[in-house]
Formats: sequence, structure tokens, C-alpha cells
Amino acid sequence: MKPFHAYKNPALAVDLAVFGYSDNELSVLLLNRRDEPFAGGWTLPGAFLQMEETFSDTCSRILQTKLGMDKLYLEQLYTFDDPGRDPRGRAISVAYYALVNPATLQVSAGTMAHDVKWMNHKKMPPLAFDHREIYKMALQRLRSKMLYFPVGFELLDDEFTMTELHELYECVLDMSLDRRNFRRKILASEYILPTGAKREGLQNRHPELYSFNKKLKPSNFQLNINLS
Amino acid sequence: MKPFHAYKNPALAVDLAVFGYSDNELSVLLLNRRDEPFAGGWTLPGAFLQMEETFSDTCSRILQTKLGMDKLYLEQLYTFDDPGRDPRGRAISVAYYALVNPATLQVSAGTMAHDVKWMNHKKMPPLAFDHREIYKMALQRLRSKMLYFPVGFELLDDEFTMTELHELYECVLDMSLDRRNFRRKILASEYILPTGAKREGLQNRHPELYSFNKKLKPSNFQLNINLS
DNA sequence: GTTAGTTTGCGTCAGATTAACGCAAACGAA
DNA sequence: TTCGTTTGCGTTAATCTGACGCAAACTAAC
Repeated sequence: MKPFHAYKNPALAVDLAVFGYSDNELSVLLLNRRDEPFAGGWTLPGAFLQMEETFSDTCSRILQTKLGMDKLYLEQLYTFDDPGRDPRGRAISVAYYALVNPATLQVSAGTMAHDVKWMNHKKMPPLAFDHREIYKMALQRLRSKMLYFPVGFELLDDEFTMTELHELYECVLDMSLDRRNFRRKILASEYILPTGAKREGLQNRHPELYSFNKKLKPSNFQLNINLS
Repeated sequence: MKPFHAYKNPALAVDLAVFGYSDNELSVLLLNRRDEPFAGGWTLPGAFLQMEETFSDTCSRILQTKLGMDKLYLEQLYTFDDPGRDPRGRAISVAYYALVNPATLQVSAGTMAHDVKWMNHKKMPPLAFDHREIYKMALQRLRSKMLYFPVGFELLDDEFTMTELHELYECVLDMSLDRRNFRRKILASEYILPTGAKREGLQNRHPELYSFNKKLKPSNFQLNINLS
């Protein structure tokens, strides 16, 4: 029997929706294409899977190349198979999304490739291929996931104030949440703990600092917020 | 430039976790393998993607071949990429799950291929490849999805009694749910409506018949049942 | 038909949860 | 020191939940 790869198989791409959060803005990492098709257009960063790679390897390779760092929070999203999605031929795309916190975002400013750019998620340009669809699904997944899984913390630094966490949720979900009720629910979940520390730059320790409680299993984090 | 398929690409398989429900039992469609590797072992039904096919096409082809019918409820689950998952070489598996209602299940009894069998989900044999993992993820997805999305109805006939729906949920979730509270919540969601009909075989119309309300958008179906 | 046991539909109620909002101490800028 | 803002904590009414009672509708046995 011939080896699998001797048969005609579609190309396998891995595409990434990388979200970054800083200064109350949610951004997405976009790549400005140099080559045809869609030369000059915007896409999500991606790469073709090499024979020996896992998806996770490919993600790391993309992130290293474009951001100069990997080891971010990473989650598989969906696999897109529209036969017409790439004009060059049949290509399947396995989409992942990644989350970048402000510190990493700042560091990456120095190591980022010249052909990528952080774009505010409210000012997204048209995207090539079916990348708009991928991006939309990623945002939707992030939004619904942060309601029942402590995933939002991945977008913040290790230590954060309640206000910062609150603003993150309001920003990503694009809705206003009562500050006091949000605090009560988040604290009741016990997924964040006060650190007792005082942040550099602050004169006092009034805005308390919290950190994500990594010892708890994330199974029953539940914010009970109704979208729609 | 060479066409994509001229490069070395992994094989792309589509594997299906097909759930059937009847007589208060949840079953999974298993295939008894004839060829190596794992000859004689059990697997989920699957097939390699043909160049012109969409995943959905491949699913239909598998279901036609093995069940003699397609057009079931179908949802993409996850794409598995462990390089060692197939001893024959690199193969990616895109997993879907499908739901079959009792009527279809009954019809399929006559059209089913001889090498497949419905297996009670509590009596699953060891599965070849990484199919145990796929099956477990499918069951988990079904369980969590039916709590916030009206997907359970796909496992029942068009018309059903409240008791049947209640038993379905208890069976699939493998937990007991208070009959009266379940009724209250389900009816409050307005996703099922009384049909006013009387079922054949029943002498009276006391156990009321209901049907899924397809006019409602399934976005805010919420049963608020706590797993774990 | 009558009777006895089961199923089904509906209601009650105490306790928990939620949304909306008040308030004062802590803070920072003038 | 003063004043407007931020932050932490509390209150309350309305709603939701889980646990369970009850009788009408039904079935099966006699």
C-alpha cells in the first residue's frame, strides 16, 4: 500500500485569531499579504501544516514568526472546509484562537514581524479568504467561553484590579455590567484571590490586586450573564 | 506553482460518533473492522475525504453506506492531529457527531450494513485508534449542549410526551431530574409546544404530545441544570 | 363496571440568586 | 484642606430554584 501522503490530499492550513487586550481595547493580529492571491489584503496569520507537525507546533511556528513569542493560551476553534475558500486549490483550514496579555503585547511590539499589525476589533478591515468568518467565530467563542470558564484572565497581567477585570469583561462582551454585582459574582466563584500586594506606581493599596487562582479546577466557574 | 495536492499532505479522515436513542437507551454506532490495522476491533465509522468532497459530503457518504440514510443532525466536534493516531502514517481526523431519532433507528435496522452495530453507550468495548477519545468528547459535547441548546429533540420522534423527553434527559445526562421541575423549565422555555394530538396506540389523550417549536431561534434555550 | 395502583399535570413554599441601587471610606488632584 | 471620583460593601424587592404535596386521568386486575 502506498503511504497516505502519496495520495491526493487537500492542503492543510492552520489559521490563528490572536486576541490582544490593552488599555481597554481588544485587538486582533492581522497580516498584510504580500503575495497573490489577495496581495495587499488583510488576513489572519497562518501557515501550512508540515508533515511532522502537530497543530500546536504549527501555531507556535506562526506565533514565533509573527510575534516573536509563543506559549500563549491556545484553543482549537473549528475546521473550515469550503472547497472554494482558497482560489489556489483545495485547502482545509484548522482555526485556532490565542490570547495575549498586556505585558506580552508590549514586549511583542519590539519583536513583531513588519507585515503584521494589531487591529482594534471594532475597526476590522475586510479580510481575505474566509477569514472574516473565522474571526467572527473566534470572537463569539471567546465571548461565550468567558462566561462559563475562567479564560478572560489570560488577557490580563498576572495581577490586576477588580476594575481592570470588570472593564475587560465589558469591553470584550460589548455590554455594560453592574460593577458591584460583577464583583460579587466573580469573588463568589473563588477563581480570583486578593494578593495583598501593592502595585508599583500606585501610591496606596486601595485598588486591591487580585490574581487568578490556578489551584481551582475551572469546571464550575459560572457568571450567569445573559448575552442577547 | 505546483497544485496543493502535489505536495506531501497528511491524509484527512472524517470520523463519526452517531448517537441513537430508543427505549430509554442511548446507543453509539460502531464498526467492526475487517482489515488491518486493528482487524476484528471496533471503531467509529469513518472515511477518507475525497478531493471534491466537503466534510458534510463525507459524513453523508459514511451514513449512506453504513445506515442506509443520511440527513441527520450533524455537528463538527473537533479535529484530532496526534501524529501517532494511525499506525499507517500521518492522518488527521475531523470528528463529527450525529443524532438519530427512534423512527430512523427502526428503519435503519433494515438498511444497515452488516459490519456495523448499535452499542449501548454503557457497554462500549475498547475502540481502535483514538476513537475512544473521540467518542468521549462527543458524549460530553452532547451532554453540555443539550443544556443550553434544544438539541435533545433530535433524538426523539417529531411528537413526544413530556415523560419521554424527561427520560431522554435523564438517560443521556445520566442523572435524575425532578420530573415536575423539569416540566416547568422546559415549558417556560417555549421551545416545545403541545400539539393537541392523540398518539396512535394510546387509548386516551392524557399523556399530552409535544413537538419542538422550530419557529423560535434557539439562542436562549437555557435549562440551568448543574452537571458535576 | 369496580377497584387499586400508577402516571400525569399543576400547585405550594422556603431558601437561594439576581438586578438595581445606596452609601461611606479611600483616594487623588487642586 | 477641599472636592469630585473611585472602590468596597451592603440592602432590598423581584425572580428562580429545588423539594415535594395532591388530585385528576389513566391502566390493569378482578
